[in-house]
Amino acid sequence: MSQDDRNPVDINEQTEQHEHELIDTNEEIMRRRNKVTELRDRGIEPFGAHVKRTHFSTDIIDHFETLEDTEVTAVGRLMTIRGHGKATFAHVADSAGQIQVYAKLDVMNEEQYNLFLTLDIGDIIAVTGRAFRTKRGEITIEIRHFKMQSKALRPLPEKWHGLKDVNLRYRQRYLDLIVNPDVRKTFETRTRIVSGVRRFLDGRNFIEVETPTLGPVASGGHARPFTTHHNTLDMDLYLRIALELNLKRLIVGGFDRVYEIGHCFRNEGIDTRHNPEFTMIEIYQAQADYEDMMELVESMFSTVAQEVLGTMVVEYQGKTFDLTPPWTRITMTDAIKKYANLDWATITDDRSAVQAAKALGIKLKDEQMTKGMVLDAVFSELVEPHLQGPLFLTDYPVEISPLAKKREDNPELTYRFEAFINGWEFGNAFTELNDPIDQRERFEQQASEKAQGNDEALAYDEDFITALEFGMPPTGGLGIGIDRLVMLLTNAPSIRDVIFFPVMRPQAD
RNA sequence: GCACCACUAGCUCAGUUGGCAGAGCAGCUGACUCUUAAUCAGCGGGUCCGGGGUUCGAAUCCCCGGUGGUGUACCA
Repeated sequence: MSQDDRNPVDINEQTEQHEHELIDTNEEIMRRRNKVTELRDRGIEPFGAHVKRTHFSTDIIDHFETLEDTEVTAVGRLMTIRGHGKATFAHVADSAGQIQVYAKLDVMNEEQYNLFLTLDIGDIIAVTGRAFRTKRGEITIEIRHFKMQSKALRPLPEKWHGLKDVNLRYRQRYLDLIVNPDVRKTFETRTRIVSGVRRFLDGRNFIEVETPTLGPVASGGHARPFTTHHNTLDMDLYLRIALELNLKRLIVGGFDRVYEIGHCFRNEGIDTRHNPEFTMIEIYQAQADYEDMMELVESMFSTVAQEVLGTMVVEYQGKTFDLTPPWTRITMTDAIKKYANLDWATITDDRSAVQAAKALGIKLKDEQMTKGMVLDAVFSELVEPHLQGPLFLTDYPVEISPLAKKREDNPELTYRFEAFINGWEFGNAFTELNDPIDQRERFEQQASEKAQGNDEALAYDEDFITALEFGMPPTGGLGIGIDRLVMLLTNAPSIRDVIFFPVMRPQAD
């Protein structure tokens, strides 16, 4: 990014564009605006004060036996109106659900009834009246009086088909939430999943921490970062791509069990499983290793699924995944033997690895790849599609695992696993590398890869090595993509369905 | 990045071979005091995503662009 690209002038231009307040000449909107003026002329405030709510809609319905014929006050948005001359039915929706209301001229005074007739779908009102059951059996509030809380100046999307246009659903999520009740449920479930994860970890004596989103180095993962600039310090900063290194600094500092749930940012492609800004959880436990992390993953996933869904057997897009522990464990080399029919033990050097991959019909980016990189390529091509899971794939090559400890029995491999469900990577964990000399060599190896054009090689973080030089206890570490976990447990086909405001291009006018 | 698909009233969608721009819901007027996708009668509402081209004539065919979706590539 050049200096000019972040010149404040750009920001001003953008602001100027937003100042062109759209003057909407739509008839319906004009009509509703006029009503605001008319209401005020009559001494009625269309954007009124709050009113003491006695019950949510569903409370009245669920506890009707005790509430029948008592006076209740419900508050919500008018979703439907059915007028019958001197009586009118409507439905009022609140965050819990909706309830029918009945406006009747005999019961209200004439001024109130006429005011009720001026209401539009979308208006927010507070209604007070007697709870009763209609002849058709629906629990209803017979309105004694009501108050305007917010006039809706724009019409809601259609009541029956809802809002389907995904472009509008993502850009105007509030409308999606108003008219598509399942969307609200999905996001409520998201919250329950995240709080379930917190409860699970808190129960194991982990403490939640917060570390910076902005930093001078974006390391701890393999991804291109977003850059930004601090004006006063006149320095470039990066948005974090992972939580890893800061959390391990905390382990060095003496915290035994920490986790952080927060946004990470990766300047990469967008598809049904990737949003540039996404939610990660990373968990670090001193005096633990990757086997402990496997136990933690299967226990956490199954516990949260049980809590949120009431079962450990998850249906996702027509497929079934049983999260009940223990999950299958298979080493990477065993998986390759099984699915690619390749005995990795016979591969002795980088050259023979490249040849073996070619023989299997794998396209390689270049001929200079190391044995470990080839292993990963073969794996992605031939093995990953088979990993329906849930399972743990273990013992990754050291070249592609620069933060993981080498295996004592085979220093080409590491104590690392990834968790797979539905062929997706759900978690990545290691026995953390705590040897600062080895860590420095790994960073240097990554730096030389970066110099050769791999712009996703791990960024060198000198300060992290300094931290390790003070000594980090043996530690197990784990990262999980929260959005994907939410997708799995809410049966959402796209990550955009579990993120309130996914990244979108600005709408062209 | 590439390929394919979509874009028509506030919303959901039709639109035949290139021949006057349509429906349902929402809205407006009227009727109706237990309806619930209320009903009945009537009415209004359009930059057919934008620009260019072909044609007597384009929502429709062609080209360029925009936004979105899906797939693919990338994401060690």
